[in-house]
Amino acid sequence: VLLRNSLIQMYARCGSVSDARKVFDDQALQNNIYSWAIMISIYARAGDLDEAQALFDRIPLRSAVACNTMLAKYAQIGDLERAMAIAREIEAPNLVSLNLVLSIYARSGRCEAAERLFFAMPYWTLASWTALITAFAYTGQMLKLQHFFANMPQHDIVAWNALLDAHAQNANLESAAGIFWRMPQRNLVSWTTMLAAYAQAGNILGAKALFEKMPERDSVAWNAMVGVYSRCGNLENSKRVFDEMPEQNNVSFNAMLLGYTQAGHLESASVLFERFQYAADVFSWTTMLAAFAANGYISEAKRIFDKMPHHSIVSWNSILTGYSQNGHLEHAMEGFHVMPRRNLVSWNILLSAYSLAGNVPLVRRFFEQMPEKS
RNA sequence: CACCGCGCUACCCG
Repeated sequence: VLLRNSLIQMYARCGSVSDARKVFDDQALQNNIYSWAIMISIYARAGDLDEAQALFDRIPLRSAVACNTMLAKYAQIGDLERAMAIAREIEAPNLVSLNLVLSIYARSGRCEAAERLFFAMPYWTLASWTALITAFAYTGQMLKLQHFFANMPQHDIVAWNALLDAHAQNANLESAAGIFWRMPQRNLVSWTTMLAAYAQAGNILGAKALFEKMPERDSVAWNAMVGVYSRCGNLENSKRVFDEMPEQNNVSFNAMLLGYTQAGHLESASVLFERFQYAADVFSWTTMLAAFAANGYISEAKRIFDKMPHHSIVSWNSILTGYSQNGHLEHAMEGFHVMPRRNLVSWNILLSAYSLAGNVPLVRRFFEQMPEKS
């Protein structure tokens, strides 16, 4: 079985998932829990979530590792509901399972839950600490974050990067730069995080200077640079960077699409979008939706919204914004109640819808109902 | 022999 499992992995590493599967299917009764976990992980890595799920559904014994693999994959694509559903069903969660749940809490801004889980864990790895720190970063609790960072047993580069990102996201460019230049080592992630810090602060020249200083660049870095120009509507530079990058992917395409919409070229954006619709993801759809909504084309926005294959909370928020800014308070309210879940942005949008409608008592009452206030 | 933590693109305010 050992040999068999190594063979499965070897085929996968050489890029042949189907050969790996052949070994797995041949005398299938010989497969042990490792074989199943390995095969599921291969499909998950290859992005074939359906096949991974199909195997997971007929696994003879649901090991924690197999569950973790599915859980991690769903968390990675942002389906936190399904990830949590799997987490709840793990019979004997291991430390990795707990770390995964911790990072789900972090990514949904559930700090109290994260902290409670952290202290209930039998022991901690660096991943546990970093996941918790990320939770505090998400909600801007910098003091707590500093405290936990200071108390972790070691600071590896991932922990430093998480600290750097926390400062970047909380719009503190000076302190981010301070951390960046005094951290013990920097890798590609550190550089891109710092680039995002400049972008977040709207410091385009700083972003450009840092980008040129980078010792190496991957597509994440290039895409970030396209995004910097796109967000401020500098279409020429977006295009230039996009053409210069060694290879473009979906994210590059979405960043470029944003360049067109932000420059006010809705027609060109539509043409581009139609031509590459087969490759469009929820980001591309929402970019178009938000562009129409922001420019007062509310029925076109609604058409996009109805047509898109999957609605994220951001796409819901975008259509709410369209209604709110075009005087359709009723529609905004309806959407707000119908959407599967709401975040702080959703509440802010509705709050401003009430303000625009000039209904002061309602604004006041709604404000008081808000679960959190920034 | 399998699983986990940090960076890029879309929504409000900044």
